[in-house]
Amino acid sequence: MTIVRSSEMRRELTVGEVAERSGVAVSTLHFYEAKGLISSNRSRGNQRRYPRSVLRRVAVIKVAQRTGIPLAEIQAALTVLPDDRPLTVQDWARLSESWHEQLNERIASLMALRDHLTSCIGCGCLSLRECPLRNPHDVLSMEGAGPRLMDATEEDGQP
Amino acid sequence: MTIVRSSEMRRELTVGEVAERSGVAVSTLHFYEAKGLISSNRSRGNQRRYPRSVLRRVAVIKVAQRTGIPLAEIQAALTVLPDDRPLTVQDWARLSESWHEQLNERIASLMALRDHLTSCIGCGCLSLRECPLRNPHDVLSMEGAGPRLMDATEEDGQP
DNA sequence: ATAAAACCTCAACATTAGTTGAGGTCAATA
DNA sequence: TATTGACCTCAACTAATGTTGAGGTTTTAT
Repeated sequence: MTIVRSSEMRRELTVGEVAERSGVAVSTLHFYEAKGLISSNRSRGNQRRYPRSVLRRVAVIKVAQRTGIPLAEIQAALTVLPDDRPLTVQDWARLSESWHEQLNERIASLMALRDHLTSCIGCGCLSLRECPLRNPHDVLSMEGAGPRLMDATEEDGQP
Repeated sequence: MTIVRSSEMRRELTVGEVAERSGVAVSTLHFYEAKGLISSNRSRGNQRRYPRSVLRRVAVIKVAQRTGIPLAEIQAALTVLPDDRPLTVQDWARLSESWHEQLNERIASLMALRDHLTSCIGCGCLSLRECPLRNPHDVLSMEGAGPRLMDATEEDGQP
């Protein structure tokens, strides 16, 4: 008969513990709770008590934020799932797949921008209507236009 | 002797014209001016009059913003240059090269995140301290660690 | 000359993502 | 038990990036 140490019995974490382990400030955890991203039980004395699964949830939030997804959207994605039960591996798979796609799109658009930037460095055409950098959505339509001379047009001449 | 049309004589643009041509709102141009990103001359009646070169400047601002650079930094970069004279091709080359590098870094970091996401989809390890997604700055240090089993650790067990 | 459209300033508001502080309560330790 | 550190709520503040509106003036077109 071994005595179970109380630190192992305590299944719930205080807000300070969650802050330390997850690396986000206590005030941020309050904030996330107010926004419905996480939730807590309360002790008799009204202090927050978190199941350990909150750590995964916070980790998911942080990853999603790094991909550039706003909190409101993260919240929406998370609350599709019952907010009481811990995230399962399947939940995480679904979320990460969807975010993976968004991330790919962001990367693709930044790469397109970078390529335009590469080809436009020094060309001086930037304020001309034909410049590919001015037409972010014409990623495909620019092929075949060829480089423009830096002729002053009506728009940008500085004679 | 041809008569020069007044629309061609008018070398300066009103704020409304700049807004229309550049695609940013009048209020935004006011805002940019307040922040020192652009400047204007005034008419006798105190209305803004812009040299055509402001269009290039606004275009540069918009490109920089798309790369994720905050206005304050754009402003700093732009005001290194004398703010009265129009941007030259050399100015633009210098700016775009520096932004090109920052853009590359952002892309690289998003790609690293994406790769982690790819390898972690479904693995469920997210809240474990060893998960590569939790260690954004260990992009290199993770090699050799090998995939972790999904054993519950002290941190994340949900027994 | 007059009316409409465009412009002016300045202040307040909006949104996202939090942080800070005041005033008061709870819990763990000496 | 006393005290100290952690916690509570609520409101106000920050910072970035603008937008909206009120009240008044200038420009342009008829």
